[in-house]
Amino acid sequence: MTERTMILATMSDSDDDVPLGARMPQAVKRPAPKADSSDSDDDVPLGARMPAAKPKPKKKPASASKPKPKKRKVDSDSDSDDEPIGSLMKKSGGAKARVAKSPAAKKRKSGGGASSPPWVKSGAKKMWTTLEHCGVVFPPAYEPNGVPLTYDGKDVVLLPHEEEVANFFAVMKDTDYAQKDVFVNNFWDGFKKILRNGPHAHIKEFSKCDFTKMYAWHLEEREKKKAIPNDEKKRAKAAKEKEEEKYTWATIDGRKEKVGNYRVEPPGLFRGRGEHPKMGRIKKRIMPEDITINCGKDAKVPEPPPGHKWKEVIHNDTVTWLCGWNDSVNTKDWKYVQFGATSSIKAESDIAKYEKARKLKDSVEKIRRDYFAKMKKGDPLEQQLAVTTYLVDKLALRAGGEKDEDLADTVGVCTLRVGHVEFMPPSTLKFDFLGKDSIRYLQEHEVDPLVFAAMSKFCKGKKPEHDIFDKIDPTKVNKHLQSLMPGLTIKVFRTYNASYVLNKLLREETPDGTVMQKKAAYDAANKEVAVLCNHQKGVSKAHDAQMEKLEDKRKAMAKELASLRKEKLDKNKGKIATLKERLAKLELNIKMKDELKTVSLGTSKINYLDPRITIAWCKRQEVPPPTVFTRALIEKFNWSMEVEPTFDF
DNA sequence: ACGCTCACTTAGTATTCCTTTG
DNA sequence: CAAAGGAATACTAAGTGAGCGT
Repeated sequence: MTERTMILATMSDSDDDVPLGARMPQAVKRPAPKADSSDSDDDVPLGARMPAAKPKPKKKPASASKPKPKKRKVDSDSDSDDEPIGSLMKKSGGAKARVAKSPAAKKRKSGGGASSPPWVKSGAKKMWTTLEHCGVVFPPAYEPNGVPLTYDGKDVVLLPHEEEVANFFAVMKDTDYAQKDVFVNNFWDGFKKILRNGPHAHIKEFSKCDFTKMYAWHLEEREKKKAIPNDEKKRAKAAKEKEEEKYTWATIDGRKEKVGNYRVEPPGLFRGRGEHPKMGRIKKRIMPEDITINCGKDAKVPEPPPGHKWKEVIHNDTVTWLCGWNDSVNTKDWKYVQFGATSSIKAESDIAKYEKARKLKDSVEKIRRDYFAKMKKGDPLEQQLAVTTYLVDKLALRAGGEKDEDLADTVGVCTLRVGHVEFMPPSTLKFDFLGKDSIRYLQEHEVDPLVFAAMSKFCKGKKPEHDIFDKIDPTKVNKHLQSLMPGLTIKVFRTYNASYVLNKLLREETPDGTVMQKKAAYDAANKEVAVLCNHQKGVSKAHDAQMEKLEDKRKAMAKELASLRKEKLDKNKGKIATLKERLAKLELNIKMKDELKTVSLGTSKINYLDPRITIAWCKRQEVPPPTVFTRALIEKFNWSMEVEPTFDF
């Protein structure tokens, strides 16, 4: 029995066994965006940057999207990423704005002076004075292997850039992605465009393509790699590390600090989560010419690879990123190289986050009084503010901003639709929707009768696909929250809730006993937080087999115990006692393993739980911190290690 | 007020590493 | 010593929210 079944009495057990990627669709589905094969911008070889200019039809009219009475971003601009660059340049916003403002800019600025460089926002806070780093590491160039694609029964050796893309697809044969039409179609569209103007343009039908040889080659390579002796692997790894060492550090205000993701993302097929309309699109190879470098104006500019140059070098001291580039699939997304989790810049913002959450403790009663008052006698907008705040407070839901249609259809509190909630009188609500990462939120909660009534009212006369909270959005909720506590936003409630619950449970539920037992209590508290925040993970492929094995072990042990008992011999008493104990331990183990199979403890540990709660508990209970924190976590939370044992969140 | 971009946090999964087991 | 199993780390997608321009 899983925790989720405990929470949700009516939930059927079988739901927990759904394999990754096959999680149930949400109760209400927005009409799927029409496939749009006119996307035009991926039709160039990887690495070649400028697509041919090409007119492009608009996607479906807004009316085809879900019949939502209120504004939803019309899709026109989600298409813009597919428009020829030339036309993009004329429009405002996005990557091109950044490009446009670049070259003019070698102007002075920072403190208070006259004119600012174009990258400096007026109100932004200065984050550093000096910043120096070595830039990024690029993935190795593609090495052609000459393994053919079989087309219509005949082997075809592709050009290197064609072969590379074919391999992206071939190696994914045994993933769930390969079974999804959207993924395959997107890949195929991209691949066709790559072949289109080359010698293999005759490859026109997916059904005639056979990637088996490429896949087999990939498996062989994998085996070869595995067969390399261990010490040789180690040596190669050490050599690589040495080569990359300099990229792992950056110097900010004179301090040498760890860089996070200094490696440029390699090309491949986009692996969007859930029903992402763009899954399978080709992620292009990022070139130095795509990369913007941010460093101090007096710093040594990192060397681009020989024969290349950076797209741009800027000196923006109001941001903390070191390098950045535009994502080729989700073209308005930026990818950044940031400082690592152990850096002081991240530590500082972590501390600020937890201190803000602690401050919420002082305001939360006021906020609760406020939302109950507004529920009773507010105008409709105020009532919606009140109810969303209630849900954020009690259930720790996410904000839920409007999303473009070229993204998976997921929701948060402000975007909940009527079909996502089931009313179970007298006052229980059953939620069933897809949240961040398309993770299903399926929980029942008894709510205050006022909330139940207000929700009923909001849903009345609406269709399942209509928004419940049609008068508000996260900005409005946050504005309201900030009127009650400066700096308060929706997401603070998740941090507050998670840390508050951990603090409370650790104080109330830690048993006297061994470190192991205390650790079990910690994990139990951690688990409660994970369930609250709906942090899930896929069930590992081996889970069932592992459970079966454990079950066999349990049976064998129980049998042995029974036979020992039957003998009724005095000398067996000790044996029976130890065996009983071992059996109990095993049973507990089995139970925990099953309960945790879909629950992810790590996410809350890394992002939501004030480490000072944990460290103070460790001190009080004489539990060494490495019992509950990994080495990386200890480093990340270095700033919390000197906390007083009496620390209370 | 609204739409949109930018920067940064939060998230699940893939891969690697380390330990245990047979 | 290899294979299995599980923990830890690496990776990158997907959120939030400030702040800008209109």
